[in-house]
Amino acid sequence: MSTVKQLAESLGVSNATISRALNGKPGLAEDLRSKILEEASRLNLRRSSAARSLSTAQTEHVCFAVYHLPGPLASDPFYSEILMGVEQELRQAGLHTMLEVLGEEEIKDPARWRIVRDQRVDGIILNGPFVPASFIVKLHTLGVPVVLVDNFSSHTPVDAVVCDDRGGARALAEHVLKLGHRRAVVIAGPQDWYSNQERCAGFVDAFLGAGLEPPQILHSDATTFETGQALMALALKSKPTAVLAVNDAMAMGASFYAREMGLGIPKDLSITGFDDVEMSARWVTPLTTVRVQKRYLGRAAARQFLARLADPEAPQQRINIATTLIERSSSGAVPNLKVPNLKVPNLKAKK
Amino acid sequence: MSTVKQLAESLGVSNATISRALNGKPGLAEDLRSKILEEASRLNLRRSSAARSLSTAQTEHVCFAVYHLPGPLASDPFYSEILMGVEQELRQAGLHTMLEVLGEEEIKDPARWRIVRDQRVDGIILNGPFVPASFIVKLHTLGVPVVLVDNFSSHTPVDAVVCDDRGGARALAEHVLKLGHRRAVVIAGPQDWYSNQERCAGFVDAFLGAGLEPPQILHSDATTFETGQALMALALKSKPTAVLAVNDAMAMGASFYAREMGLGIPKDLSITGFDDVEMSARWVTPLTTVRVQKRYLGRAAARQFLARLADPEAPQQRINIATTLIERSSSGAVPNLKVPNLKVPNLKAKK
DNA sequence: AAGATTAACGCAAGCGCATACGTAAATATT
DNA sequence: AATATTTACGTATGCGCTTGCGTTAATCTT
Repeated sequence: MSTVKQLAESLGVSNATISRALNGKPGLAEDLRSKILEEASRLNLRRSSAARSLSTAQTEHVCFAVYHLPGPLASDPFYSEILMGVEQELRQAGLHTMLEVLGEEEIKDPARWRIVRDQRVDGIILNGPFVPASFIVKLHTLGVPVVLVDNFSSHTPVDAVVCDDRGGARALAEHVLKLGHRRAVVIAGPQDWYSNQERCAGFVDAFLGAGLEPPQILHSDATTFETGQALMALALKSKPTAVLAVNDAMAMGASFYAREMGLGIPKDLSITGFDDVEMSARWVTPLTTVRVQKRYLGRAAARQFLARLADPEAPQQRINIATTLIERSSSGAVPNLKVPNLKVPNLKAKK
Repeated sequence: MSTVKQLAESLGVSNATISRALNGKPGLAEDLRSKILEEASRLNLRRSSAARSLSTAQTEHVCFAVYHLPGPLASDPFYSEILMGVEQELRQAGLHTMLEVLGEEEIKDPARWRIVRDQRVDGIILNGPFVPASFIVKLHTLGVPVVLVDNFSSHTPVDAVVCDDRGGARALAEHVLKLGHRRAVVIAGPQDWYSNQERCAGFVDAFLGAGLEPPQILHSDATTFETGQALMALALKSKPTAVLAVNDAMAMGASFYAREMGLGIPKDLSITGFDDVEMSARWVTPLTTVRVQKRYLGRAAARQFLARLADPEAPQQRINIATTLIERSSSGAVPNLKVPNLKVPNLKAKK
């Protein structure tokens, strides 16, 4: 209810002193400080963050932004878990999280992005696989601190926090190879999506490392349950003994389709996912997958952001969070595959 | 890069004029206005929201806050969908969304809540079933505009946006009754949780409306997959032909347990959920449930918030969003139930 | 004990906008 | 044509806090 000025009058000191007391600045007696703090809470002091920001040129707000292609987003548990991690860590540091869902408009030019134009935030934590590199570069040019989460581009001069997609994928593929599989198909998402690339690369790593031909890779323009189903239909043409999906949603779709085709998992076919979303363990055939600590990804991003704020001149950093292989029952020893008559849904997959 | 003052100098007008032009205020020639707007975008004008807020006493920020009991939160797709709706609607109105995850500290006293003390937001959209009424009342007393989403308490003087839990539950129960079921058990969450209460009440409505005894209700302290499993174990003791879960997560848990016990669904037992989360349709036995338009719930909350802001004196409002029955294959005509030997997990359920 | 240093505070100038009020020109009124 | 009204803009103050600088009193030198 009361302002700093009122507090000052009530105590007979100047508002400069109040400010110093409240902000833990030196230059006043400790007993006075504690008296001020006491009175502040007694009078229910409410300061104006706006005035403070105007003076200090710091908003204490940081933006968590997601850019997604048109279509459902929140259904993606990935981003929302990262968000929680970000919020948790920022809160702990005394900062506040602003959420922005980027649309087609703002992605064109960061200078037109309201949050940037209005200087509403001290910086941005950027998520979403499809953010154009040019956008990030411009943002950086504008002098806005940025850190990327779950995305990375070497063409971009900003910090990034990613998980070890490649290593995880490699471990997963090695697990599958160890089970005796040789004919494997990878069902993947868009090729320009960072983590998608890395995961595919990890799969390839494993095969090459074992002295084998790299697996066939089917790309699609999404990584949903539905595309998982559709790509599975295509994948079966190659009569694989294992299908490596690039994430759990696709793996579930693939598994769903396979079961409908009368295939037993893992008896006739092994299927693996990636991410370890909550449902993976509860799926009809619990998914062998790679755990990505999404919340921790967010926390790490927030911490990196704070570090960047503290030292704007530090060299660009790329932080890699480990992933772990989770073996469940959707993968098993190589079977004798019998491919039934397939009704393949119409889908244009790009090799 | 440039400020309002610079723009003013560049054009040889006063900054008052600039301000008027930018804010669409009357009192200047239209051609001048457009010239200013043009120059503004040419010079890449960046205004200070802090200065603006200080002058107007409006932050253009609104807080979306969730209060959750200790434990995993983001796994709850409910709240994150609401959040998306809120963001979408607020963005459209030119406002920005701040995310706050309330912890034990801030819930004690809203006056100590940083976001409130610092006047960082114009108001709060509050989600989470466990927010104490006293907290809301104090918030209201402090003069902070508040609207509740997916929660309501008649002891509270603030606006609320809820979905038609009771009507949806009633429709669902009537559907089950129509299938011939008479011995039904409701598995539910905490009794002090609004939507939980309403849904139970809706179930009871249907039974009473059909001239039947109300169904047995088993309460628990959570509404997760795991509690669904546990309560199902208890429920089976009553040899029900139908189990009505208070949400989809519990229904899936229940279904999981029942299948493990060798029960066919819906052959031996019908199970229903509530919410229609994404997985419901893809569950082994696709769930009969009630669709709650979570995103729309969020949008409605944001709209109500805007209305409240526009007219602080308007009487308290309670907005009810319709729900719709979704019939899938987890419910079927009443079977001949055969109860196998049960291994009941240890769980203390409160009647 | 006199000067030098430090500590504890007040003073006042901003920070970058919005806006009430004032003024001059343009338009309307009779 | 003289006055009243409106329009179009500039002037200047204030929003509530932070902070550099100044002042006084307290502590430290030698």
